[in-house]
Amino acid sequence: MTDDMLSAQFAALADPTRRAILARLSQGEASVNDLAAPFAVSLPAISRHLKVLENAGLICRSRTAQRRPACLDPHALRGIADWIEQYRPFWEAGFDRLDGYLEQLQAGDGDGPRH
Amino acid sequence: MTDDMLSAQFAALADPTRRAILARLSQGEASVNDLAAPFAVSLPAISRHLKVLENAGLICRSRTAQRRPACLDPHALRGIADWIEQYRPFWEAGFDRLDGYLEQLQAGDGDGPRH
DNA sequence: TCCTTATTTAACAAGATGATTAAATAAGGA
DNA sequence: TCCTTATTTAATCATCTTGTTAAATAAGGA
Repeated sequence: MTDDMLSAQFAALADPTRRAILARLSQGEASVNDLAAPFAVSLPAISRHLKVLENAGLICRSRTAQRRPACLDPHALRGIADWIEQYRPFWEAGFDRLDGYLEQLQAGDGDGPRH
Repeated sequence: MTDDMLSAQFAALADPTRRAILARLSQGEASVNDLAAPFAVSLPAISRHLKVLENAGLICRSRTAQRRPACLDPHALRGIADWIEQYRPFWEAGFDRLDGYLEQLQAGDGDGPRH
């Protein structure tokens, strides 16, 4: 998972319409028309949202006749989940226990907290 | 966790400089000057990144003399972790087992997958 | 008070984003 | 071939984001 990919995925997830699209796709594949139905936006807008999600590796597309259904990429959110996981001690520990955790931390250089 | 808050947090995390700032803060609080040091950007730019992170509820600020150190909000990533968690079955199940999972899914309306 | 340090605000330019409508393309069917 | 359905591309626009530099503000110390 490159830093750019992580940025692309977080950016893709920052839009509520795109999150709703993912929620819909979690129930099974759907065409652009299907996905557009619940929203007050045009077809081209949905088409572009799908492109953003696809570029972020969150969905994949297929082809059935004129339709180009989208489906969740099963491995989609793995990278983000792993990134978030680095910070789990910070929300699992209370403030008090966090102090102890920080004292145990060794300095180091990298992209995330050291454990 | 409102939908707007989730959007703000994902948007905040979409920037690599801001993720690096969080990584630095995971080792303890730091001032704007401290945080700016590793980057080739101006102080005002860092100051604004901190505002974005603060508005997203990911960090908090304090005051010591002229300094306004930032520190991780311990509960920061909880909401995002919970959101991601909804999709865990999709990356934990293989493609095959996912088919079975999807067959068991009941239709419904909401913001995330039904379990 | 004047000076220094730390940080923020203001004003601005460049680029990205998200939406629209109209037109183009793709695939099938009468 | 002509028509219909599904989707994408093009052109355009308004808004948001990110960065800059210069100036303002905040807090302490000589």
